[in-house]
Order: sequence, then structure tokens, then C-alpha cells
Amino acid sequence: MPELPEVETVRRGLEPVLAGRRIVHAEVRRPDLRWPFPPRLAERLTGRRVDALRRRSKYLLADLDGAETLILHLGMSGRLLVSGAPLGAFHHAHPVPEKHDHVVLDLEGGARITFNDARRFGAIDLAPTPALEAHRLLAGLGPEPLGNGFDGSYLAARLAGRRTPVKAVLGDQRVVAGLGNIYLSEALWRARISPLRLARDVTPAEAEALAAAVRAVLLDAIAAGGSSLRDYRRADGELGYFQHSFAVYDREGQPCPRCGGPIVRSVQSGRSSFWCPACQPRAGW
DNA sequence: CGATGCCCCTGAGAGC
DNA sequence: TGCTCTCAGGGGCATC
Repeated sequence: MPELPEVETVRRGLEPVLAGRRIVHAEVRRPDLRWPFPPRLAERLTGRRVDALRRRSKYLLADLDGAETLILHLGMSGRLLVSGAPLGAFHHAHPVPEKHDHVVLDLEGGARITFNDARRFGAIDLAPTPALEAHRLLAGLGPEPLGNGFDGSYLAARLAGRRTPVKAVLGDQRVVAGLGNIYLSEALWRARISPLRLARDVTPAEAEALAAAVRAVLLDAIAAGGSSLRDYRRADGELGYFQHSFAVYDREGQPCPRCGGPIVRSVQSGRSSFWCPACQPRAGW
């Protein structure tokens, strides 16, 4: 899916289109994605002004007037695409809805936002803004990796004593929110820690390096507009380009950019991990 | 409580 | 050209 950098890139693309504008028409073309949509979704969106577009972990949060917030999750294949003329060119045609275009929002001024999601692992919900943090999808999330609540000592404390691989802990959204399979492999490579190492065997110094690596790789990826492997697109439809900067992800058999040794792939919990056995020794085993 | 595996769904790409 | 098989960036849930 879109991980944190991809969601943040989409947010930055949508914010200038959405913020301060009213939704003049909402078309909801199916009743659900991963879960059923909230009742009367189209009616509840129509006429509402979007006051701000925020991000929490991999969720986009559109604060609406009337103290409700629209919660959006892109799942694995979700896209939020902008079309139309923001200045309202009279003859500007919107594209005909395509397969997997599930929700279409028309904004005052003429822009249109379309939620397309082939695999339908995405999610949409509405929640009262004051109680947003208590929403079932947001309540258990750990700190933002780019925020003040995430650093080496915090991470060391969360890794301590856990007999599960460090990659599993770092990918647990309750520990830190927003990392997915790509940036887990990339961050562990930057910190020179094997994804197979047990969390309890990661030293405090390594945890410090890992927290720094997480922040650095996320910032680099955001600066590149995210990573486009298959489905992900920015709000303007363009590709991100951080995939060209991968050190290890999806590079099995290719040379490690640091040592030249071959990248290997391991399967953990049914998901691929990519790493360099020379740079990321399994010391501690 | 912690760890593991399954599953939701469609489409792309590989192999034959 | 077409069939079948495998795999994909998430994450909730059942199970042990």
C-alpha cells in the first residue's frame, strides 16, 4: 500500500484542492470497500466545507464543517485522483468514471476528487471530530515516526524483551504508526540490522540508529513523492520516484549499494523482507 | 498477552 | 493468444 510517505504525498497534493472548499456533489457508487460505508454517506458529505486535510499514520483525515471528520484509508491499491479545473473552466470535462472508481466528490470551483481502489482494501468512515482519536481505526495507533513521541529510547523500550523479529515489532502499528513492508526493509538496511534479528537482541545503540534510519528514509521518500511500484499514484496522477532509490526492497540478487554483496529475500509472516547479509549481520542469534 | 496464519480482492507478470 | 499460477505496498481477526 501506500505507506506513510505515499499518504503524505497524496495529502500534500489534495490539500490545496480541498481546503476551504465545499463538496457540492458526492457520488457513492458502491456500498462498501473493506467495510460498509457509513449510512447516507453521500448525503452527509454534500454541502460540507472541508476545513483541513490531515494525516495520521496511513489515514487521511478531512475535517468538515459541522464537526465531523471524513476518514480515508487507501488500503493496498487505493488512489485519490484530482481532475477538473479548480478555476471552473466551463467546458472542462471530467473523465468518465472508470472501473473501480468508487466515490466521486465534486468541489465548488470545478475540481473533482475520485477514490479508485481495485482491490477494495481501502476504507471510508465518518466520525465526530472531537472524538476522532477514539475511533476504532485510530485508537490503538502508536506515535508518528516523524513526531516527538518516537525516538531511540522509546523504540528500545518497545523492543525490549520481545521474542519476535525486530521487523515485526517495527511494523506493528501500535508500536509506531505508518511503516509498511517497503520502508521496514529500507530502514533496517540503513541501520545495518537484519530483519530476522529478535527484537530483544537489538541493543539500545542499535535502536537509536534504527529510529534515526526510520525518520531519514521516510523523509527521503516524502521528498521523492513516495514509491510507485504498481498501483500508487500521487493525487495528480504522477508517479512517485523513490522506488529508484531502494537499497534493498525488491532487489533480490542485485548488489548492495553499500558493500556490493548480493541482496537476499526472506519471507517473514508471509511477507518478503529484503536485506544484505553482509551489511546486516544476524549478530545476537 | 504474544505470536502466527488466514483472509478480504483484483490485476500484473511469469511460465507453459 | 490464452490459460494457470503466484504474488503484491495493509491489517483485522481467529486460533493456539
